[in-house]
Amino acid sequence: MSQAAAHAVVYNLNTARALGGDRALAYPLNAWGAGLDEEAGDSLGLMGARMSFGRDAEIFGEGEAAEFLYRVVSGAVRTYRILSDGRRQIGEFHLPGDIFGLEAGSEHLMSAEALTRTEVLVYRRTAVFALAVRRPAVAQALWGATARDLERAQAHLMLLGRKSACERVASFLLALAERQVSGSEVNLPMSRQDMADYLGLTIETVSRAFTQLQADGLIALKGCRCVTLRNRAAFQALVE
Amino acid sequence: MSQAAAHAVVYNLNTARALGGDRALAYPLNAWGAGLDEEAGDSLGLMGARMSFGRDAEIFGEGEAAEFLYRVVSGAVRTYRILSDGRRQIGEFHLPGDIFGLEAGSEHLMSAEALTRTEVLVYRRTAVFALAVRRPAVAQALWGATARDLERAQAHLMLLGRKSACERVASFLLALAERQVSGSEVNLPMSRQDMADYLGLTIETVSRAFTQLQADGLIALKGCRCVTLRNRAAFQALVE
DNA sequence: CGATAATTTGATTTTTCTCAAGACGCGTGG
DNA sequence: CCACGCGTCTTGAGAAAAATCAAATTATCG
Repeated sequence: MSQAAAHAVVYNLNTARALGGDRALAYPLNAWGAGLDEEAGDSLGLMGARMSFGRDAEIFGEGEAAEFLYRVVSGAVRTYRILSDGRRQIGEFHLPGDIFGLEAGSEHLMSAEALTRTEVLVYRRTAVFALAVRRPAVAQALWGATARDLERAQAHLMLLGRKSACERVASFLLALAERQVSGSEVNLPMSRQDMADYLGLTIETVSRAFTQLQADGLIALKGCRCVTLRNRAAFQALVE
Repeated sequence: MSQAAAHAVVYNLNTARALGGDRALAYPLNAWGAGLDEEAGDSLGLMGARMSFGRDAEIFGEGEAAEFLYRVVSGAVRTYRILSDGRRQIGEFHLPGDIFGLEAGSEHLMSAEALTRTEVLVYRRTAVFALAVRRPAVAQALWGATARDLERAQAHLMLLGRKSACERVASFLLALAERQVSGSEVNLPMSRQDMADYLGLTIETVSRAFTQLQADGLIALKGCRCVTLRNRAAFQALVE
C-alpha cells in the first residue's frame, strides 16, 4: 500500500465509521468453534474503510508494519513471498469474505496483491485488538478468522507435500469450487503462473495437468479461466 | 488418546486444578501481537492436567472431537495426515512450550503422536473458551498461539513449494536450531522418515541431502540424530 | 484487425523416486 | 565384554516425474 493510501485509511478509521459499506458482506467473522455461519460481522462495532485496488496492485509488502486487517469484499487477493533468486511461493488466495493480513508479530511476513480489481474493507489492527479486550464477540471473531487461516494453510501443506502434479491441480480446483457459490462451474481469477506458484509447479506442468484432466474427462474448459468439474466422485478419489 | 485417558482428563479438569504442575513451564502463552516473552501463562487461571505418552503413542486422531488443547512440557510431537494410499504428510513438529490441537472446527483434522516419551499439559477446550470470554488475557493468549501456528505453517509452505531437497533439509535444520536453546548443535528428535514426511521427500533423498551438506562443509554429524551447523552464513544463503 | 501477452505443446535435461543392497548403531542376551 | 539381530540409515543404479528450453497456438485488449 502506498504511504498516502495508508494514511487515508488511518484517517478514515480514526474518524469513526466515516465510510460505512459493510452491508454487502457475504461471510461474517465467526464465533469460537464451529459456528461458521453466525452473523457476527455486524455485531463487531467496527466498520472498515473501503479501499479499492487495481489488477496486480500491492496491498501490503513483506516487512511492512502490520497495521491493518483486511476483508475481501469483491475480487481476489494473493499473498506470497519471493525467495532470493526470484522464485515466488503463493501462500493463499483470498476470496470475498476472507480475512487476511493477520500476523502474530508486528510485521507482515508476506506481501499481498490484488489478482483483479478488488475491493477490501480495512480495519486498524490496534482498534480491533483494543475492541477485542472489551468485547468477547470481537475476540472470538478474530480467533475464528485466524484458526480458519491456519486450517487453510494446513490443507495447502497436504497438497504440496506428497501429491503429483495432476493431484495438486485437481485438489486445487475442487477446493476452489467448494469456496465459490456456483455449482460445478469454477471461475479462475488467477493465471496459470499464479496457480503454478501456489502449487509448487511450473506453468508448463500446470498446463499439462489441465490437458490431462480434460483428456480423462474430469474437467471441461470454457476458455482457460473457466472450468467445469465433471465426475465429482473421481475428483474426490484423486484428491483424497 | 485412549478413552480411559481422555475421561481421566475430563475428570481432572472438571475438578478444578486437582493436578497442579504448571510450575515447570518454560514458555508461556503470549499476549496479542509480538509480546512473545510475556509471562502470561500463570495468569491464565487454568491449570492443565499433566499427561505422559510413550514413543509413537497417539495423542489424538484425525476425526476425533477436538475436546482439548495441549502444551508440550517435554519431548516432542508430530501432527500429520495420512492420504488414502498411505502417504503421510507431517504438518508440524511441536517442541516444549508449543501449543497444539487448536482447531477452527469441532474435529481434529490431523492426528498427533509423541515422537519420544513426551509430557503434555491438557486443557479442556470449552474451559479455555469460556474463560477467554471473561478474561481478555486468555483470549489474547489463545489468539497468539493460533497466530504463531499459522506463521509456522506458512513458513513450512515456503519450504515445500519451491525449494530443492538440499534447501529443504538445510532450512529445516536451521529452523530447528533456532527453536532449540542450544548453540549450533542440533538434536534431532525425529527419524529420517519423519523428516522426509515433513519435507515432502523420500527418506533416501533426505539422507542424500545430509551427505551433500556434510560434503559441502555446512554440517557435521555426531551420529545421525545430532547435527552441528557450521558456517551459519552459508546456511542463511541456502535457505533464503 | 493487429499486437502483445498468456497458454499449450514438444523435445530434452535435471531432479527426485523407486527398488535393491550394504553399513551402521543400538539393545539384548550370552 | 562381545556377538548377534533388528531396525535405521546410507549408498547405488535405473526409472519416473517434473523442470527447462523452445516454439506454436490461442486469448486479450486497444
